[in-house]
Amino acid sequence: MAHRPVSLKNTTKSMSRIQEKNRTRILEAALVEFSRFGYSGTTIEKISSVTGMSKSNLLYYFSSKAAIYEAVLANILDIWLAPLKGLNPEKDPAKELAAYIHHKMKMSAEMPDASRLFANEILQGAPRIRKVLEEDLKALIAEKSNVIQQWINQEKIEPIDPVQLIFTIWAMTQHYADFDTQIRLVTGLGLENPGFRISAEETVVRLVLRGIGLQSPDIVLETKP
Amino acid sequence: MAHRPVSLKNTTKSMSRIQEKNRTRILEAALVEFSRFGYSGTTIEKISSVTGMSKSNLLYYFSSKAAIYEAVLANILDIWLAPLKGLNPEKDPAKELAAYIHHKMKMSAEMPDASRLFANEILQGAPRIRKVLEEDLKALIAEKSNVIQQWINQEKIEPIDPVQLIFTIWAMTQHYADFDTQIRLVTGLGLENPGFRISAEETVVRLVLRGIGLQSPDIVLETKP
DNA sequence: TGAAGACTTGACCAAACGGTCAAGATGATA
DNA sequence: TATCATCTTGACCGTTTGGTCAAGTCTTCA
Repeated sequence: MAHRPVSLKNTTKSMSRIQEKNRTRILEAALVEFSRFGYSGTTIEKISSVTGMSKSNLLYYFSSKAAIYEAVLANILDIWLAPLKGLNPEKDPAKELAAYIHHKMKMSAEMPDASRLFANEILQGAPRIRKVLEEDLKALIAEKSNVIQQWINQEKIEPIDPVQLIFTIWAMTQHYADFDTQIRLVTGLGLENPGFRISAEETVVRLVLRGIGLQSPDIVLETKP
Repeated sequence: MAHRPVSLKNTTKSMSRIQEKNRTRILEAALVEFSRFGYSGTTIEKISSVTGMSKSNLLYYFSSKAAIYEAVLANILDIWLAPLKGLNPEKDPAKELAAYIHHKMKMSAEMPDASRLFANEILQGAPRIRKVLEEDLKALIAEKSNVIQQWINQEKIEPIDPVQLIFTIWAMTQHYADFDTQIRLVTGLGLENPGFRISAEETVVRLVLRGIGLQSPDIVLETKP
């Protein structure tokens, strides 16, 4: 299979109501399938049966299986990289990092499929998003490493390798989505459980902030109005 | 495909020299393929071509693709769970945890394929190792959580949820193997680089030990005689 | 050395899968 | 309601893939 690169552009031409509805239904179903079974383990037959439409109809909306996969991937990529962009050098490091971790944990809790799809793609050598990682992500990390380095220079936090710090935060937060099965088999709980989620987030925030010589603020879980 | 459970037993009946040699060659090649492309993305044709033997011959040694996969998985499972077993409640927490992290990082550096295969299996819902995780792993974690809890009770370390602590250590150490592609695309480096490896291990040890109120000991990389 | 068992292979098969196509059903619009 | 574009489908096709089988080659050992 050819590995056409994925860009972040969302070519949203004018679509009919039906087209828009069906495309999103397909992409939603595809995300679930791809994230669980990987690219090869997913059949377009299965995706179409989940959406309730025929295989032929699905291929009316997307020209190929690869096209669906790439559309799903492009859809989640910018969402996935967004949280890090928010890191603000002007504000308090403890609050900024805690907020970042909170954001990532929220994504692991609410979009575990997206996290798993991303993990799957990376595990396989990132054949489709290589370019994006190499350019956009690399630049983003360089920029945010700089933010952390500024905090170090201003002696707001203790010296640490900023890149390693970012990687460890990713590792811990995404682990709760990607290894959800293992965690659930061992503890019987997952992030959908408020107590477990608080405990998990507290642990991550604590390790990170203590690691750079700061104190953990109290954690506040989202409260819906 | 049927998901027959995998046990840890290694049914090593008496095998001829040829049989032993070929079986291990197959398992080695299969690990590389499965870890990179997943179960569905791997073909027995490809495995056999890597080993240099015919597909038919491969099926002489293993009755099916699933049998190969299960054999590979069973082979790495006990190796994978071994490090945690070493955690000794009698010894110094800082040294024990640092040694544990060192062991896990070493495995990520030297057996990234095994780590990725394991990650792949969990991502897909652990259909084959569900039983092992549910029983052996659960018991192991319960036991080692107890060790950590003892340290807390003896006020050798600060209070923390022991299970969360274990998960975060796994998350960080395995991340360097599973997300090696991403790390390499962004930094140009991987764990095979001594400087990067030291920096990574230092960061993980630091976050963990500081997180429970301890100081990091100096890290010593393995030196070969 | 020769026979029995272990090993190896190419030809072959059936099922699964991605994708095409022509024809029919449905919706929008005047 | 008539017309045209959009949408939907089942039948079909070629390829890939896991697995079988009969026949041949190589090892081992009495």
